[in-house]
Amino acid sequence: MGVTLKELAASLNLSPTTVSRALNGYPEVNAKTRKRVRDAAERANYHPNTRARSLATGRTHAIGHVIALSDSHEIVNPVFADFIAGAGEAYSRAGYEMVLSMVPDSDEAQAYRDMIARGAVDGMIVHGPKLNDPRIALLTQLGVPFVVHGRSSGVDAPYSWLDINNNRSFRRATEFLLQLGHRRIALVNGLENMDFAMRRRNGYLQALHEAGLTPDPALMRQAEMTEVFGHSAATELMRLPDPPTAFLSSSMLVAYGLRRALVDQGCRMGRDVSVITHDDDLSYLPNGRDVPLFTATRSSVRDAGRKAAEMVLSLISAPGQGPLTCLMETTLIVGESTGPAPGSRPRDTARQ
Amino acid sequence: MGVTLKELAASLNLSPTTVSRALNGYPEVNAKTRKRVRDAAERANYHPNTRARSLATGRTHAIGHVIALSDSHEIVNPVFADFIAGAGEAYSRAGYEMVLSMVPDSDEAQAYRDMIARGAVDGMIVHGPKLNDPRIALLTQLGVPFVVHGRSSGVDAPYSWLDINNNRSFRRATEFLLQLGHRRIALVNGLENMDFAMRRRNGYLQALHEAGLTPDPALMRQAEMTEVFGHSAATELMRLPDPPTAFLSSSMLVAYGLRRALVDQGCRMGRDVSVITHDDDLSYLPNGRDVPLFTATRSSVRDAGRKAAEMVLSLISAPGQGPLTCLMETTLIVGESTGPAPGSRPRDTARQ
DNA sequence: TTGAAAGCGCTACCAT
DNA sequence: ATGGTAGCGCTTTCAA
Repeated sequence: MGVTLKELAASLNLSPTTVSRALNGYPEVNAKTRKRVRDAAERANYHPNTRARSLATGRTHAIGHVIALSDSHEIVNPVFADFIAGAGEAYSRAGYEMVLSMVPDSDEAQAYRDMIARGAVDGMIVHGPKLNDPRIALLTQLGVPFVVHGRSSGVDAPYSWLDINNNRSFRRATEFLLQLGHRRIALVNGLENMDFAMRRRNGYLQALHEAGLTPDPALMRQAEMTEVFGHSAATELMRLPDPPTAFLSSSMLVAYGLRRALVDQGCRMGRDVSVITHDDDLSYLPNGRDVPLFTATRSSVRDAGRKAAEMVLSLISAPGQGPLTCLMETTLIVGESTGPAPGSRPRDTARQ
Repeated sequence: MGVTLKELAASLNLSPTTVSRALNGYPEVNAKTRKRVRDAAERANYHPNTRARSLATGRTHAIGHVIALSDSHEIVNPVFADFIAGAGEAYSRAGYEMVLSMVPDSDEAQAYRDMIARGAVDGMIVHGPKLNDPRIALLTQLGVPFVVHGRSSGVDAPYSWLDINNNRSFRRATEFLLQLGHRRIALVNGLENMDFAMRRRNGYLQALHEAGLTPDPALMRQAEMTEVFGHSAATELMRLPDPPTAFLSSSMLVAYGLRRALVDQGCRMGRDVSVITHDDDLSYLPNGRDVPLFTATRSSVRDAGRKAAEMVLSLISAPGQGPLTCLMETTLIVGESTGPAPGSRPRDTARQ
């Protein structure tokens, strides 16, 4: 492969020790020698062997991400890719590598154990936390620095996390639709054993509750967040005797399927029906018709990935600090023409 | 971290040598001893340290993927995530790790060099090849086993690749639309310095040519494959004096933006206008209205990732073999009600 | 300011 | 069938 330290040292008539020190910025090395070494290293395209270095130092300069494959929506979800892109960016800036492990979700816990036991990573990011997620206790017990993307309700012990304020996001979106006069608002959610989905539902319920409305279970759906689900959910919901006039969607893919179903049924977006979705950015639409609110845009997800990566790196370099947390607020963007047009469809109440 | 081989050996009153041999399935070890060792390893949750092992063997059991970040559509593209998922699956089955490196695309070549020079990977997958892509010569020269996802026109030296038959795919899609009577077919393509995009355009042009039609440059668009692009392209194309009656899209995200724009302008999918897109799977639609053809579905992309991974692994384990290649054909799925309805919009010709 | 040598955890060669 | 030992490429005491 590449040149080794020993070879480089020999070519310079220096000891490996000195060369190592020169390259790693140790102060005791002569400025002249250092320059000589640096130049030679550059010319020879010398890069220290990661494996050897980490064997010697005990640090791998790698962060692990485990993806459970049966959560097929997880990896397929474009939002996931954005998060990974952001994290990867932060890693490479810091000279870290990202190790991705895709496993059948039955092997998930073992995948975490393995990565650690084999000394493959210095830290980990936990994706898609569920309620009471056992991975948090596992990693804590193993003593690995880690950051959860999301939180896990039911886990009491402290841990580091970065999350979007899902509750607030959906509460606000619901309030907004209520203000527009909507009374039948459908919630097309992710699986509610996922922590984020539960928080979103709670936000939705809270808003309804505060408006003195009783939630209709028929309007609440949950499943893996795919276009297929969005499509079938919308189709079925519109067949109800008293169909919803607005939809809250948990994912851009769901929203795509959902809008498609609505359109095929002749609904006009933003007139006959309103759709608000999380994790999407339709700001290019001329007047934000059915997207009065972006609860999180693509680029904010990338920011989240970057931020989460920086958090693990920080935990690694300064092990003393307590758990780090970061709650990201979402952005409200209201287009010009938002609710359904008056009278375009029977409605419980007049709009403001 | 975990237990070491030495510790395990000590606890068994055996030499590290024997334990290593027992665990690695060397034949000369006593069956009884082997069982004893295996059990103890299991109990202690022993996993050999990857770094130490690869230092000793010279093999890392890792495959590298470099993603150039300014190609923002590349990672954001859900299809990319599917490919990675498929590859990751194959890796973990084979006991390999996936190392992902996200770099600003100015550093791309160096990122490849680095990964190799630092001995971080045994092989690589090259993503998003452009015309005459220099990475192929680079990796060949470095002597690393690698597989290209796609091909690079202009590169003469042989190399291993896996590609979808983009030319044929788009030729067939175009022919199909021509048969339906369409004469003005828009091509909403990826950037044409990307090899796949050029092949798709060629397929489109060939079909037009064979039908005796002259391509209209005004109907051909290329840009990064985002919804934003799809939306603006469709909007602008529909403003033409003689707008297209059908669209060929290179990506599901583009198609989403594109359909959205069409719908907002009052077009009815599959009646006023037809849309065919690559890399999407809308088979859940009731009658496949505007999706008569899937040139590649999500799951086929995952298969491609799996297959590409298996190819690199094979190159690594059997270095002798010549370049491996794999051309995947796409699937034609025609829905019940495909072209625009007769007379719904001015048309050059009657439909069949 | 520089170098020699030990050792990180493992495999592989050479003995026994 | 089992063990001793060298060495993978690097960092890091300890000496000079």
